[in-house]
Amino acid sequence: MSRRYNGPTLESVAAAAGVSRQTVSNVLNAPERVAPATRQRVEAAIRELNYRPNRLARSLRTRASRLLGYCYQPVTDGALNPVLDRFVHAVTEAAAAHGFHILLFTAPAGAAGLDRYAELLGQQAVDGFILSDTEVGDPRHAWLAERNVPFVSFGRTWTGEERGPWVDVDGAAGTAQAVRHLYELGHRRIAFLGWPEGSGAGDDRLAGYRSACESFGIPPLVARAEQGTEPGRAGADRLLATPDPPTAVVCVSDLCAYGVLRALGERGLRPGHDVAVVGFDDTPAAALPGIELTSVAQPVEQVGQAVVRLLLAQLGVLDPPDLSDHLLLRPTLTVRASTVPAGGPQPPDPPEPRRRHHAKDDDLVGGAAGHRPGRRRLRR
Amino acid sequence: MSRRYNGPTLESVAAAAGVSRQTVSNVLNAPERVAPATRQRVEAAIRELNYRPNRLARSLRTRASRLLGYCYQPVTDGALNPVLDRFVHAVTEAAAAHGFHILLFTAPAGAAGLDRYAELLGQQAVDGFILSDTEVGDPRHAWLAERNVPFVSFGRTWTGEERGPWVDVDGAAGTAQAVRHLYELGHRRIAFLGWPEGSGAGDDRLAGYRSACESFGIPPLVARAEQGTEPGRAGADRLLATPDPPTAVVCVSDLCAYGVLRALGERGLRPGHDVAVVGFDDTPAAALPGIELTSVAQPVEQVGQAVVRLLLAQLGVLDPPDLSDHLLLRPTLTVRASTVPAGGPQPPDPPEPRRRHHAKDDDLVGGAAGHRPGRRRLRR
DNA sequence: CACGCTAGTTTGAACGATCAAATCTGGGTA
DNA sequence: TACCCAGATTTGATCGTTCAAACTAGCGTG
Repeated sequence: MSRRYNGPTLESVAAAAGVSRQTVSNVLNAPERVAPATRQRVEAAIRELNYRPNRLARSLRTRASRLLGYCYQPVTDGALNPVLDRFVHAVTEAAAAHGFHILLFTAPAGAAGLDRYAELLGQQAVDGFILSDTEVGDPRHAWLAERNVPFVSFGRTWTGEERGPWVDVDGAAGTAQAVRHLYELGHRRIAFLGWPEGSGAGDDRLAGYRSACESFGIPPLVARAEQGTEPGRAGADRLLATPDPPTAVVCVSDLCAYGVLRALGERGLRPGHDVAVVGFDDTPAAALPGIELTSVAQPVEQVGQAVVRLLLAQLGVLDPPDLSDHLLLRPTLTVRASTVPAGGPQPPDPPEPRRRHHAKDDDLVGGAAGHRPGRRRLRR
Repeated sequence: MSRRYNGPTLESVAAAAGVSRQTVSNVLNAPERVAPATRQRVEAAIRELNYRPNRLARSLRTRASRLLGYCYQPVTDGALNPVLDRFVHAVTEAAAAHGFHILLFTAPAGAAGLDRYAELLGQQAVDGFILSDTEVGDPRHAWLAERNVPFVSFGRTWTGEERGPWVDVDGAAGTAQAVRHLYELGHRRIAFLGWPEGSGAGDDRLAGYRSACESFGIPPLVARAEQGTEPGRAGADRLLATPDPPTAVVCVSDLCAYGVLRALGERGLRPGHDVAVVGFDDTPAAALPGIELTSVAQPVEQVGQAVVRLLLAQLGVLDPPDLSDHLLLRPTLTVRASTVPAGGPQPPDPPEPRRRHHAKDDDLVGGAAGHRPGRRRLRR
């Protein structure tokens, strides 16, 4: 439609300042090479004309677009992932601090989506990628690593040796912290409601639960359910139907935990009073009145910053940080009424408070409601 | 670090096919100009070499980056806006369908952020902008319009004459629909809990409520509260403390509505049974067990598609749609237990079901809890 | 047979920056 | 005076594409 106004170029700034193209370029990219007097004259001209270097021309010449690709996976079960949305915000801000922007694109999950990565790469549209939604054995990591494409992953691939740098949240530490919190409140019968075996993050969170149980000398009790409130509710039902039901449930996700809250409500049990519940992710809904779910909060903003830092280091923009190319951040526990109801903590098992279970006897119950993995490899 | 592999160029494809640069370019951009036999030869070479045109070079020459700028406003009150997150997803997908990508950036709200827009524009980093988080009298619209910068806004500026094209959701129709839903359930005492006067969307939703009340001949009752569950709870308290308390509350947002649910709980009133509640936005938490909030759902995906369509039409990429440059989409009502509890609809006011109020007498009650605007301009 | 026309193709210039090498300018030294 | 050197600045080439104009056949027409 309307022809856009054609902005000033290096050449026009140079003319205005009475110097050559390259001197203006130097003022911008290597000021120390320019004599102070000249520099001031050029800077005045730049301000005068309100000059902004053309990103495209610069990128074409230097082969660096100053854009970082991030893929929006298609929305899975209608529900967005609030953790990832916060992540994108964090990444955008962190990148902006160094003059980088985020380029959003879409691609199908798994190997089918690799073509979109190849396309952006071939077009020189991005300098590198930020990955999330990492799957076990995610094909993207190996594919990118083989091609020497700079990238950083939020989440591990859980395949023995990781390809490329990653930042992740220590899920095992999170669930362990949840167990400790419940133990200190007096709970001795603490269950875990997890995902089916095979998801990296889910198995990690389970492992943290197990090792915490072991270190406190209490018996593990594990049920498994698919992600979602309805499966979570059903899983809680199975746990509550055991002969010696738990006084507390640690959940692999908030969504699961909401299902557990539902199950408690149906049985007339009050969260925090009768059965304590802990979720994972600290989603916005966890803080709502009527829910008030204690939950493990991922330091998403820190993850975003770290991801950008590692990626820019690869691109040579930042000095390589003297930390390694992977980073495991500790989550924190946000305590709410689902474990500590208003009016102070309630001791579990009112008839026999702080009753001591004998761990050895109960140790096998955990397998009842799900697969029992033969050997569980613990996090290093 | 590692020098990236230097991909094929137009020139190398041309050499492989035995034609000139420009012919290859024509095959890609204007195939009808090329003889069929030549075209096939060139296409084979392109596949052979896995050639992808360099986006930067193309953009530099054509002055079109095929990127659309979208600004992530800094997170306000810690809570993300789930509606906007869905919007970004929708926009990303819609843009991808036409070979466009989204460039994310950050800027402070209001006039302070204009500099970031100017920067991206001067750098030729984007072809246009997608605006959201529109404020009343948003300075961005006029600023961009004056400079002939292509943009489309999700949301109006509510300043009499709108500058530039926009897509929005008909909030008034949404609240009117909520009132109709409640009226048909038998409610005759329906209150509205809104934001303080002065927010475009809030006033719009209130106007829809008012006109629906008028058309059904029931008296309006309005309270106002800031956004958030706690203010919502307090607002509900004020409404429930009136001499003739409402049997239903339409809320300007889900967050407000969660506060209302809280207030009901504190008084031992059951949502849907004793007092019906309707929210606005249909946030993920609305569907959770234990909440089950009836809510006005914005057709965010449609908004995103429309925004992209209007923007690409401005850029000359799409034929200008034969619709005007603004579009008002109707929201839909998602009915849940907060108005229709399990076990079928409950008539309100059990002692005197379907009691008829006299609208004229009560009309002034609404002003009690908030500003009473002298003249309310209705949507055209 | 010269001419014009059209379809198909090629050539040179340009987009706006950076890189690499060349040039200019003084000042110190033999 | 001639020479060198370092600092400051300029020049020419280049990144990979598209635009605009020029060229080349091939063919029908007067």
